[in-house]
Amino acid sequence: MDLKQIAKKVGVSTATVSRVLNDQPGVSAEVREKVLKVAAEANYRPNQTARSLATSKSQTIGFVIHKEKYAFSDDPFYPQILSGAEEYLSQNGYHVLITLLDEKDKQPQNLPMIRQHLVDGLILAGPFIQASAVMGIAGTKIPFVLVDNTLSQYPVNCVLTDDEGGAYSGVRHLIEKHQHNKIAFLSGPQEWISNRERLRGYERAVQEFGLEPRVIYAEETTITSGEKMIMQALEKWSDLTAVYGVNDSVAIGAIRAAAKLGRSTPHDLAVMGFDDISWAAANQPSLSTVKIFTQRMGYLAAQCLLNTIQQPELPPTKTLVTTELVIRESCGCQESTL
Amino acid sequence: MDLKQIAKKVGVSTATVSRVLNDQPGVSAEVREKVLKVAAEANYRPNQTARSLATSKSQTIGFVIHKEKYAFSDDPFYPQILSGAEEYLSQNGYHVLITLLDEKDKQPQNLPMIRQHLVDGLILAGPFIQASAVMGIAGTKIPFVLVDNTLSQYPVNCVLTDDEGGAYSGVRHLIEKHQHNKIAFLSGPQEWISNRERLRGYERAVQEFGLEPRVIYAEETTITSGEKMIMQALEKWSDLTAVYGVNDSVAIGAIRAAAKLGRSTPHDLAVMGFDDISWAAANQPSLSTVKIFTQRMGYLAAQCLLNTIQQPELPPTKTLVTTELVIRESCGCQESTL
DNA sequence: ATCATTAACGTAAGCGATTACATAAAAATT
DNA sequence: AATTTTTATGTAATCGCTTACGTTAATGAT
Repeated sequence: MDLKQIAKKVGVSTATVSRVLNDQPGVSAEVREKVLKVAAEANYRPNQTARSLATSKSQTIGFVIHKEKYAFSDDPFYPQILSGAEEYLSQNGYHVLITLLDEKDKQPQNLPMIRQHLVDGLILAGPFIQASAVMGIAGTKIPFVLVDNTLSQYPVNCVLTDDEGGAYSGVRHLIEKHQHNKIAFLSGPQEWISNRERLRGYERAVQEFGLEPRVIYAEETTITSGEKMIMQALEKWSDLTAVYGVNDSVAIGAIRAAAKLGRSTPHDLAVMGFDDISWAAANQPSLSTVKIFTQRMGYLAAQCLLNTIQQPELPPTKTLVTTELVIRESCGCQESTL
Repeated sequence: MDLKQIAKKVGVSTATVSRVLNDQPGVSAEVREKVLKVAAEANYRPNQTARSLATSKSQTIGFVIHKEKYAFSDDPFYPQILSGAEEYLSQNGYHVLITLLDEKDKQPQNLPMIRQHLVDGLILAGPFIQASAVMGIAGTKIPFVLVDNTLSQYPVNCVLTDDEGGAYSGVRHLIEKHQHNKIAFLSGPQEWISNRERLRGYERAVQEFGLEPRVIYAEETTITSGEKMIMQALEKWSDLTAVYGVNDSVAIGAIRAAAKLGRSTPHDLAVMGFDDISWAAANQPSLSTVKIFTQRMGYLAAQCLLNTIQQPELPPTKTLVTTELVIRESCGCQESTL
């Protein structure tokens, strides 16, 4: 059932039917009503492909994400971002086309979905997309927004977690609420903005209270890496009473390794993490951490993208999503249930 | 840059260019080469939208999945299925359009992506899609394949894990390798096929070795639910020496609650799970389990779907993906590293 | 009453490909 | 050499919609 058949049934031209269906002026109330009625009876839905061809708008957004990080992490971070984005987009009549980037896909600006004019805009999720690739996409003039990533040289639409503020509030909690003054920070790869920002938040808190900064670096942010880092930290600073992990996995690793060394959490060593992955609550002791609103990030990214599609003249926006302190056992606030 | 411009540049008709680009016969070698050269120089890519309109084929597959299960589970099961599917599809020139189903989306056959003729086929992932909804989609005549789900009344394309065989081999391992003969099964909601099949596998193993079946039921398959079930089980059967969890979360919960009751794993209680989620290896003690090849399931589903799109006359296929026994500490095979 | 506006439609030309059909030239057959 | 078959290519319709422009009738202004 197509436009032409609806038009014939009503006894008007396809142009008129099209106007009605697109809520455009220039159609009398009676005709409008009649068209609507016939279309509803026929259960008619316009063919989006034909529409796209005619308007050069696909009503589709491309979601690009690194395959490994998306599917093989124990934290559904990117799936949740996708979920939030999909929610806003589908509510606004858009579809979502997904592309998972391999290591070998070095040139996202050549992605089939872009070259084939299949998308009106792009959501690029994760800090794994190189700046040069982002610039390449910017060069195609297709609207886009970065999630959990940004460009330092150049203003772009981006949605980020307030990592700095989150880490600051977590460290501050350890200082103010629990009177810790020997707090180490177990860090991660510095090329990812989140890790850098969290470190900055730690440094600000430590500096504000006149404490000595104690930072351990690593190339990974896994449980194993957390175990290694806490062992280094305790060797270096035997008087350590608290530790802040750059993410929950690191913090959980720290708790474990410390326990093996005879330091139990929270009694001998207070620990806090970042992210609030589902295992933070399940860990023993449960992990105090800083919660990220992942789904909301995706939602806001989608919103930002549709805004710039509708009003391309607007300057790029940088959105910071605030975090939330989640207090459990590992910082010492609650007694262990064990 | 479109077909017409390429045609003009080469000095042939658009029909000829189209033939060359679609590898169709009826073009001389010289002309073919020339067209290819000009197209390459112009960095030309056909407009998929126009192609779709002309051929009624979108080269796009819809991936439908329940939002909650997809994004808010601690196990990236469905993201990995999507990843596997995307891999096969993108390798074969297809795009992936994703729709996350809400509780309220009761009628997937009315999804915009279907009604707007945006997809050539559908991958429906998860047992959360009701049989009636699947029948509704079957009624639209659009090719589809179910993943981690099937229909009992009606043959359909589906890809499933060999849950029965996996559970059987796990239980058998407990019996043969560790001489357990009092093994409980901590189950889950029976409306999901995986849970039913795993229970069947347990029952087959138990029956084969002449043991008494001991099954606990629950409405959830979480850590908490595992904790509750093991407590019920130990109360009911105080001589229990081993327990099989319907999935890893349940198994981990069982280990924890048993520990609190003074039964340590694997010494006092051997435990095995199913799935091999990332926390199975990280758990203390590490969890012996049955590994599912999620990504492969997605890959095979995509393959199955493209097969039926290309040869619609073929009868539906049911694909069982085998599992793999992953032996760690919790069954008693390895000494605890603690 | 006459002329200028405006509103309500229709006509038809796109959008960028594919493809059935026509045609001309080349190759094969007799 | 004439005829048939095959091959290479072009012409033009088509996919289902949007939209610039043209037309007619109704409304308003003078």
